[in-house]
Amino acid sequence: MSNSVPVPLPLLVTSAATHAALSADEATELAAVFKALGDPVRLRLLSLIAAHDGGEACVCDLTGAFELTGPTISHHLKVLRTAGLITGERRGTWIYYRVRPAVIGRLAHVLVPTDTPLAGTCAPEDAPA
Amino acid sequence: MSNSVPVPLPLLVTSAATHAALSADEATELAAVFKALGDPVRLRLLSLIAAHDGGEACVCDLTGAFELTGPTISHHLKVLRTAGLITGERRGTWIYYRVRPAVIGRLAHVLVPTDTPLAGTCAPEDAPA
DNA sequence: TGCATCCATCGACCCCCGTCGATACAGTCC
DNA sequence: GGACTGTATCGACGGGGGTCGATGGATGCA
Repeated sequence: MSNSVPVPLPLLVTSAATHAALSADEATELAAVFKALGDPVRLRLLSLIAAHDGGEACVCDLTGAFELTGPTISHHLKVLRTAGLITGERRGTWIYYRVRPAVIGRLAHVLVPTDTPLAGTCAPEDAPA
Repeated sequence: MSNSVPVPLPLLVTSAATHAALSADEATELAAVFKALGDPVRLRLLSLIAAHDGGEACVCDLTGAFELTGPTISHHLKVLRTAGLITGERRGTWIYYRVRPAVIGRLAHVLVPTDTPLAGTCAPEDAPA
């Protein structure tokens, strides 16, 4: 829990940004993140967190949107966290999750290697410390 | 095969681009495409096709890059095709695949809803006819 | 017409993943 | 301290997906 300090995380793009073919290692790393996005529940979780007030939401804000049990939601949040897409921070009784725009921005950059840095999306907010 | 004419395909972004929370239907649609990207082999296939001369490649150009059998590569290409990420066109003996930049561009746009249309990436080349 | 090549489909195997109920742990309130 | 709430973890179940070998269809050539 609370990887807000060390941050394990996927480096993602390296040579990929050059638009050359991905290496096997890069592809494996990237595929893990895309796989985390490859589930409707996780996509909605990510969307709900991002759209929530202050850009953060506790689990109790999320479970209501699904017809799924708590453990299942918790599982999906863990997958998103492991993929580096969100961070979780405990404040009192509740645990607040927020998205990591820098990671998502890099993903978009892999899909579409633009020169313009996609301004406003790679905010240093959760820069790798 | 050869969906180059009718094009079944995922509409992707609608309200997503507004940065509001995704609906369940939108999430399901999007997740299917991200899931297709959630495999290292498919990611490399996509990358190899995009990086190949003329932006297209036949299966024989691709199989050599992997330690996998023909049927397996064929399977992955089918998944990419079903997701709408690539198109296949037969020319004589060979079948040439090419990526659909518009679809990939929309995906990136979902991740990072910029106002700038990601110039140069949404070429009308394979516009939905 | 027959054969060789390229590629897709089929059927089967095994492992991974989404889901659940039960349980355990962390804080808060009385 | 004890009870209660919020959330994570565990173990199990069922379905889906990646891989293969075998087979089949399409094209080109002698």
